[in-house]
Amino acid sequence: MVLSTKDKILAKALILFNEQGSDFVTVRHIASELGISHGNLCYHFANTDVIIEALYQQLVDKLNELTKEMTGLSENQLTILYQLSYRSFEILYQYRFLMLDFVRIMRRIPAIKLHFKALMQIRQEQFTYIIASMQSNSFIDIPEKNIAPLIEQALLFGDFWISRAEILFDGNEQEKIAYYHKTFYALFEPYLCDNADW
Amino acid sequence: MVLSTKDKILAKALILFNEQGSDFVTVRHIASELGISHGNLCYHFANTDVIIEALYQQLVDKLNELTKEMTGLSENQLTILYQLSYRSFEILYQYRFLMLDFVRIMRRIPAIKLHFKALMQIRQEQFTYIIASMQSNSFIDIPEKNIAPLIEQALLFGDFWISRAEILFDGNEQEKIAYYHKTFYALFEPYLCDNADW
DNA sequence: TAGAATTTAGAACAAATGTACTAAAAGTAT
DNA sequence: ATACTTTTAGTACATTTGTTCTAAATTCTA
Repeated sequence: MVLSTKDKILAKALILFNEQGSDFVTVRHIASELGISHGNLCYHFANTDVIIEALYQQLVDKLNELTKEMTGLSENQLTILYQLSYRSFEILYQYRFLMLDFVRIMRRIPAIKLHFKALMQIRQEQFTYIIASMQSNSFIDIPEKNIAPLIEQALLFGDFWISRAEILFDGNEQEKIAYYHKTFYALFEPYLCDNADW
Repeated sequence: MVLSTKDKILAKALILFNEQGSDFVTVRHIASELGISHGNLCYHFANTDVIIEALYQQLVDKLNELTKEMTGLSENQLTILYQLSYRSFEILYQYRFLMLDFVRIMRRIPAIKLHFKALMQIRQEQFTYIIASMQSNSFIDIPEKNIAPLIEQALLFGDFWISRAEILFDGNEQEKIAYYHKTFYALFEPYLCDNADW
């Protein structure tokens, strides 16, 4: 399978962004790594911000696809929550520079900031729905006043575990994801009912 | 009270960093805002990294002072945990650019990264101690296996609530701090005992 | 195959930045 | 008052970067 120049640029940019951060990496670096001229690169993507937007879109598409796939499953909601979050963690890690440079990117690229705010709104509603649904199935038992904080905690953790791991975690990628996902899931554990078997 | 040039530089740099992020702000910007030459500024601080290190040191000093002050109190540990975290949140917010540009700064300035890793180690031990202490006083009741995840969650939240707030929270500074601190404190609520009166 | 569209390489330019240097000004100590 | 140190302003230079432009090469299409 042969990648188009556009795709090659995106793939290489993702690697460099993840390794070095979204600043430090310029159109010239990416072009140089690919062995093409930066003039050519700028023909496809005017600047690094455009590349970042394209990669962000890739991430969103992958997450949407995952959500669609998982909601079709017939497993119980607890299992779905577990697997959905695990696979989300894996996908997020692929695009980790977006999380590592979170604020900087949002400040620089208003389009991404707007989209992200909307995305968070949706995710919050999804969480609310899943929790209500688990509540009614007696998988979990959460006092009403604890629901909103729990969702906030979960969303925040989901966005920033990668940043913390980048500085503090010693271990390979798989261990990293597994460890932080386990810690993430532990947010819900105090509320699990006994009949939440899985 | 007249500030020395050094202190004026640090104060202005803090403002600019918080507003615009630690990149975008250069020695020339800071000098220009202060109405001094950048040559003069570089006489005091060779470059922005040195300024960032100095501000980081200010933050650490303030947090240490707070810790010392609070451990001298005779209140119960739950109250201390509450107040210590609240005032830590306030101090962190003063130096929020350090958290907003967390990964970037750690990557750029190895000295800060090393120090921060050591600091996290200490904070983890402090948390462990406080929790064990509250446990023995029957303020809280946490299953052994939930302690480590809870501490990890608390430390992660403490570091990154500012980043999340920067993008998503609409409201003034005091509301922001109060909201996120409340959410932070909610991490402990599932484990509070009834006799944890306050 | 001829012509058109797309893709590519490379040069050129302006702006910004870190860094170093010089010399003047201000302050301090003897 | 004189010599010395610290502080300040301003200049200069090399590098990097984003951006634009030109022309050649390649691919596509009819």
